[in-house]
Amino acid sequence: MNDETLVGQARTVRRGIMRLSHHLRQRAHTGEMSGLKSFVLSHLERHGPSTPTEMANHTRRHVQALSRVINELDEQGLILRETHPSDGRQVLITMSEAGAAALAVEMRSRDEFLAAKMEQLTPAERGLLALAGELMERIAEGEG
Amino acid sequence: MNDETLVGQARTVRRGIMRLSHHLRQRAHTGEMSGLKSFVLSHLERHGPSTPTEMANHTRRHVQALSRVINELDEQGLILRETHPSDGRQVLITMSEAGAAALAVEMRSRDEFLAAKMEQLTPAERGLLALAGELMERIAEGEG
DNA sequence: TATTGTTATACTCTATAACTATA
DNA sequence: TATAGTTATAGAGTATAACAATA
Repeated sequence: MNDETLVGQARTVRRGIMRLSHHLRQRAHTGEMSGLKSFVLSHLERHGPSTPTEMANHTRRHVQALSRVINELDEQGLILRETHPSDGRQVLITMSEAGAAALAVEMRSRDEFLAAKMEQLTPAERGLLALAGELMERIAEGEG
Repeated sequence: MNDETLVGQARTVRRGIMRLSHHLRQRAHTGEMSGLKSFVLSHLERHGPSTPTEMANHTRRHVQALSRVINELDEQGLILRETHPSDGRQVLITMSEAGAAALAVEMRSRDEFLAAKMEQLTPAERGLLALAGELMERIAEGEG
């Protein structure tokens, strides 16, 4: 594989990702939950109770930004805060039932938006795109 | 195709897109050009001289936001402004040579970031991802 | 000293509204 | 009156720095 060929493939992928993700961010939400809030709740759903630092490291956000939205999620009753039993510096964030319900509504809205877009494709193309989704997630999680 | 299957595929795709696009936005840039500026220059590269309203409609941004970055791009010498010959209300934006050069550097940086990520994949997987890139662009451009 | 979390602040992008100039 | 573009302003996200409390 020629390096230039690889960069050319990357360019094609980047264009598709940037354009489609812009639509997802702008138009696929319910309007009731900001992007960063849904990121926090998604993390809690996938990884269980977590500290702000753990979430910041995993999502490549800053603890400072999370600290603010965690305050708001707390006021909305979508999360619970507990002090760590053995380390008084740490705060353990847990999702409440209301938080899980709000997250489900939000994610459903985004998925239905994208599903409507995908109806333009053939079944084979949709299957290819789903496989690509797994690949994108895999390389996003990677170290580099 | 069951509707729930489609939504499930959409969920897989959404997760991959949102995670990878976050990395691209956060870490794949040179640090010398903001996201919206590169969007404006990209549009000019692909579509030639355009008015702010045309760019706003095509990229689903607000003219007000474009007006601000167009001011800054103008001060940086990356674009040129011309008044429309037959309609004094319109302003035609053209990319300067410096703008084209700055855009090339920026896009190269992003593509190399993504290319490095894609090196984790097999050649077949990279080919699949490139095909998916074209599909994502196609459904992003669609009406819905 | 180092780590965890918080508050403060600046810049960017999104979104709405108000304004000017031209058609 | 309608359209094109601008300026003003508020909310959300990213980033750096400074701080308090705990280890």
